[in-house]
Amino acid sequence: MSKQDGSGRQVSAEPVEDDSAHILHVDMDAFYASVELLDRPELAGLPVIVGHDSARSVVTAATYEARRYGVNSAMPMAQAMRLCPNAIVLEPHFDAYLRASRQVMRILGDTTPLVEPLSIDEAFLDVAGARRLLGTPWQIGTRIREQVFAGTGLRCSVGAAATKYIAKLASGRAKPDGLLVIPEHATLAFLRPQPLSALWGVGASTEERLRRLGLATVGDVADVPVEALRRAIGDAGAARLHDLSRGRDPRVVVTTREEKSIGHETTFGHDVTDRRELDRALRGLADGVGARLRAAGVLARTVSLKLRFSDFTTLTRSRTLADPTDIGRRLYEEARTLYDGASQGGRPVRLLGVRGENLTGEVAALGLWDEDEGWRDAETTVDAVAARFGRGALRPAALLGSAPRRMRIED
DNA sequence: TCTGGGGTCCTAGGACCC
DNA sequence: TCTGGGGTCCTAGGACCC
Repeated sequence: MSKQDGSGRQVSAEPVEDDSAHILHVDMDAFYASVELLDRPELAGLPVIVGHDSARSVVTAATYEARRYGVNSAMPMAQAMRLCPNAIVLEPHFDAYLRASRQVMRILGDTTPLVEPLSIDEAFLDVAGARRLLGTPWQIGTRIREQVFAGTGLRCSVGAAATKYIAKLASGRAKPDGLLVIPEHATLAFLRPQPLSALWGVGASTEERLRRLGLATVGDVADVPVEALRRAIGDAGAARLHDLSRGRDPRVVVTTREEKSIGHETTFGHDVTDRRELDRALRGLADGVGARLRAAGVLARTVSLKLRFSDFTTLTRSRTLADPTDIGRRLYEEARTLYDGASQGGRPVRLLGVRGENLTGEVAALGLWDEDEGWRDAETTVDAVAARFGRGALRPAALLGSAPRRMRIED
């Protein structure tokens, strides 16, 4: 099924004829750093770190050359520079990553319409229906890797398996620039020796609890009674790990998903006590959230404030509104009230965040869509629009987007 | 070592309703 | 009258993922 190549990385030996591995997980290699290198080809082969060059920042991405020094995403920049003093640090350019991501997703969409973007740099594909046209999962994975590189200059790794979880695990093992196919009959042999951290949803805290049960591998989790698992990590987590560890993952590839919340947060360069400075920041965050709510055509029913003090203790406060809103000013007023109730006498603040939750689409807009500002005019409910224009007016409007939350009706 | 910013999901207690 | 259980909503916190 697979072998180790010279670098110790797993790659599929020659084409695997197995249609059971119809779910592909495509994961870009060192995505942000690779996009930066497109503009700076002279840096290829060098340790490059993407991140802000400031005291409180963390590593956003690192090339494999930098990772060899122990540098990883989310590591404090200061620590990364100690580990790899020669690293070249580049400022992030999120617009460029978004553009590259769209290009990649378009290419994936040429293989099958069943593409589920998982984040900016990875996606699941269900290629069961593309089999006759495009060949085996191995052939399809190979073709995708070639097309992505030809179209963007970026490398990606692909895992193929019968389930999402195994496909994702496989792409991880194939990295960088690899392809690994796990036929269904080989799933358990591949899965059982993996470490606990390979389980989706197992981080440092859960891993420690599992270790206290005497477990060390995915196979150990599969063999332990689910009741013991439940006591250690709770009902939902236990059920999920029980299934995943046995290679069971019922999730299918879904192409649309509704956003559940929209928020912004910021960590100050220095801890802040000045009320006016906090107010300004709160207003900026709220305005940003409002703009994104309007652009998405949704309203927030709940506003939440996140507060982190200089000692890193963090709290959240939230309030559900009688009338949902997408207006920055309203979000700001709520956030300020929440802050007043939680500020603890002006303790120095390290981070402020504002988030709109409980999003609702029960609203239609009458009027103009503005490219920069989104929906602008007076709002009214879907029912009110239906009463005025008839139910029929809602249906064509709903076809404007894949998951419209607000509809465009023209007089 | 001194910890970003974007999110999702789960738990748990209390309020409230039937 | 001192006793129930299910369901849903709200709030707060925590773990996790990229």
